[in-house]
Amino acid sequence: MNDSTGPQSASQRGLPVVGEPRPERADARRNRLRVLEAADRLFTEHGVKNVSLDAIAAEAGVGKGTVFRRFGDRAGLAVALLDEREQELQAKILSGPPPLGPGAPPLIRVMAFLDAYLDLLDRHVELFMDSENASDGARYRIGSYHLWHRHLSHLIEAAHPTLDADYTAHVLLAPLAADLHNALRTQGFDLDRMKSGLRAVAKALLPA
Amino acid sequence: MNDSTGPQSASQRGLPVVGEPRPERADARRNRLRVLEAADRLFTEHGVKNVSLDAIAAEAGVGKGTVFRRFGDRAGLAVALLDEREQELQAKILSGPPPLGPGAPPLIRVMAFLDAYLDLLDRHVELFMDSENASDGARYRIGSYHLWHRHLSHLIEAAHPTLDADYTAHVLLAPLAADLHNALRTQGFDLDRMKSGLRAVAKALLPA
DNA sequence: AGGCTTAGCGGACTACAGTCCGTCTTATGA
DNA sequence: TCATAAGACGGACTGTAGTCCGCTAAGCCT
Repeated sequence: MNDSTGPQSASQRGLPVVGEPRPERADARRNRLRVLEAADRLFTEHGVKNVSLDAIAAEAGVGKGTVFRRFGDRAGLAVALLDEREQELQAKILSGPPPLGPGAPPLIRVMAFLDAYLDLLDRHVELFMDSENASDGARYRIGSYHLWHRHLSHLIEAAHPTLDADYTAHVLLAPLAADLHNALRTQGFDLDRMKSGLRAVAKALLPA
Repeated sequence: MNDSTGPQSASQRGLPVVGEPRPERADARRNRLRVLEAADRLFTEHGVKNVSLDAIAAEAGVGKGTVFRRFGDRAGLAVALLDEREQELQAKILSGPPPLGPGAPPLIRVMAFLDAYLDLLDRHVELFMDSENASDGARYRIGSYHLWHRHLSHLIEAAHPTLDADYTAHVLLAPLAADLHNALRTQGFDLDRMKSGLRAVAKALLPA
């Protein structure tokens, strides 16, 4: 199970030590893993939105306060569960083979990213909805959004320097909102249609 | 104050009678107006998200159940309050002068719409956030979203028949999500930047 | 006017998110 | 090994959204 949320020694990771807050306490780690495991189990069993945090705490055998101190809120828990999957995509983007990774022309990389993100989103819509909508503006606060944004922003900048890359990256990410995806799926749109629709937008926006 | 939410006789409006369910009862109308007025007052006074529905019910001098029966949920109440302002824009689009209304070329109308919507959104972000985020997928269920979508969809179809107009219209509406707007404003983006950013996207997407 | 049907009313009730703080555990260093 | 402080634990508590249903009033029909 995912282990990436807790503090981790910077020196363990071979990085220069700066503040080095303090290693995660054993009980903290144990409970964090228990909660994640319980959440994962209950979510797949009953559907994300039919599971209360009380239930997760109970299933994990910890108190409610523990869940909240660790994850902040519902969104935080969902983010933690998505983390693993998102990191996979992040890794492919940063250092994988083209077209997702470096090496392909910007437009191609943009389209590859949109495709890959849509796949991920489609596989985990419920969790994404939780992570994005559980609190106001949650989507735009989480680290991964910033990462996707930076990625697109750089590619846009490279492909078309006169565009406002920063804003345009937000525009390209907007149609990837979990809520919209879910609504469209419910209306019968299929994934391929969205993929080609978005690719068309990207093509119109950026020169090859 | 806004009066458009309650049932209204079709024959009163000069339309052919179809189902004609029954006129709104006097007490129902009275309470509906009271609630809207109370909500408006409390929202401007304390900020939208600092006002509970209990407080609104109390201020209006009605029971909580009344508020919910009438408006469904928090989002429904926000929608009712926005209705008046949105209808103004809707009217301008359907039958006002160009470039917002009919007569101008599609791309010009699309850009005019995006500008006008951003103005509206910016003036009422809080209320929009409430109406879009209070319940899952609320934004895509309300009538006005469908209207904006149809409008853009027709214009896109007219300007660029080989695009998937339906999907692309959703893509153009996505960056107008209240949540995103709020997040960007908080980050220091100003309205004009968003306007020109979106216009650039529209221009790239549609031939003049 | 008076009865009767239909719809609206409203507040007690449930369930859930998120907070708070006294208690207990872990890690440390003497 | 043990005292101590930093920090985690957890459950009682608060505030809010949304539901339910017995009660009441409006409108209709005679």
